[in-house]
Amino acid sequence: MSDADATADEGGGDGPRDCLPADVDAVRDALVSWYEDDHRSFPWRETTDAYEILVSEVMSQQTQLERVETAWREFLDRWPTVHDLAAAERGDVVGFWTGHSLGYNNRARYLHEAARQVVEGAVGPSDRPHGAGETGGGDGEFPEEPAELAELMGVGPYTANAVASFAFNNGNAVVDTNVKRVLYRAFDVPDDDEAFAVVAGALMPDGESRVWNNAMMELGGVACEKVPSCDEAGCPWRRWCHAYETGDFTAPDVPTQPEFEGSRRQMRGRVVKALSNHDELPLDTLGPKVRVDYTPDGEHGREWLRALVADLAGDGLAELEERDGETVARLR
DNA sequence: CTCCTGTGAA
DNA sequence: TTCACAGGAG
Repeated sequence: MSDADATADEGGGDGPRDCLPADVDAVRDALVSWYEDDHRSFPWRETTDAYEILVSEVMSQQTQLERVETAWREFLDRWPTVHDLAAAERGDVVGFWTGHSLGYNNRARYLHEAARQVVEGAVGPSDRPHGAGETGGGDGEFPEEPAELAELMGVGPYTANAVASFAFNNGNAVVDTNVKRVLYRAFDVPDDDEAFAVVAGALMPDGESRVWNNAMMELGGVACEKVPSCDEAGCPWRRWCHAYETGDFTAPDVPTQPEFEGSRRQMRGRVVKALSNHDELPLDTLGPKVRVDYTPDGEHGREWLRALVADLAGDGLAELEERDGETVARLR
């Protein structure tokens, strides 16, 4: 159970680390520069207050960021500090939650309970080591270690790392579904939680969790979404990205394909919509915008797409052109 | 591991 | 009306 088992690796000898690009530093710099150059601004990116960060994270788990913004401001307006929240009536907190359509009102209960834990000093290293008296103890200070934050009700690994990172610049690499998608596409990391954790951790520059986790989430949010926008978003990882190279933008979390999905009519609509935003697109660039499970050589791949666009061309809506060995599509 | 939650999209 | 979502609890 020591580190000796590191040598007793699996027979193949290729671990998740083999997914890492050779020039990790260049990869890191590219992402951080891209993020710092321009990113969405959210009010919780302007604070390092752990309580405020925690509230934003809990709200973000279930609600689109746009609506979270309003709710977050009003929540903090009503309960500005962790002490205020701890002293609140549970019913008021839950009432606020439902009143703002924040979903899962259990999360409101958890948040309220977490506030009490902090105020009572029920978490952290100074988990009342000396008999500090029953009434004192907690000073309302949040612990700064992810493992201690995770003791808070409603705070799991994800939220713990997010708070540790954004409040204290003291987190590990955040691994959520967006990060998984990015790593899966960019570095061909296998769809395996352990692999994601290892690669995410190895990529993150030491002691830079705040900017790094912000940048990774930004990347997944505005460039490497389910339907990717590599060029539109100026993705900083295009030169290393496995998916960008192969045109296979499948993601670990997208195999769901409801009945109404996949109809030819819907696919035609997507082609037209995608093309209307561009003068022209190579088939392999158009593909992922039409089907998230597009792979050039897959069942719904390049030839499938070529036929689809050819149909549109037959209807006088689009046209195909061969150029330098690749096919581009455009509207007519 | 299974289950759960409220919302919005299909 | 069903169901995906996305974390966390138990």
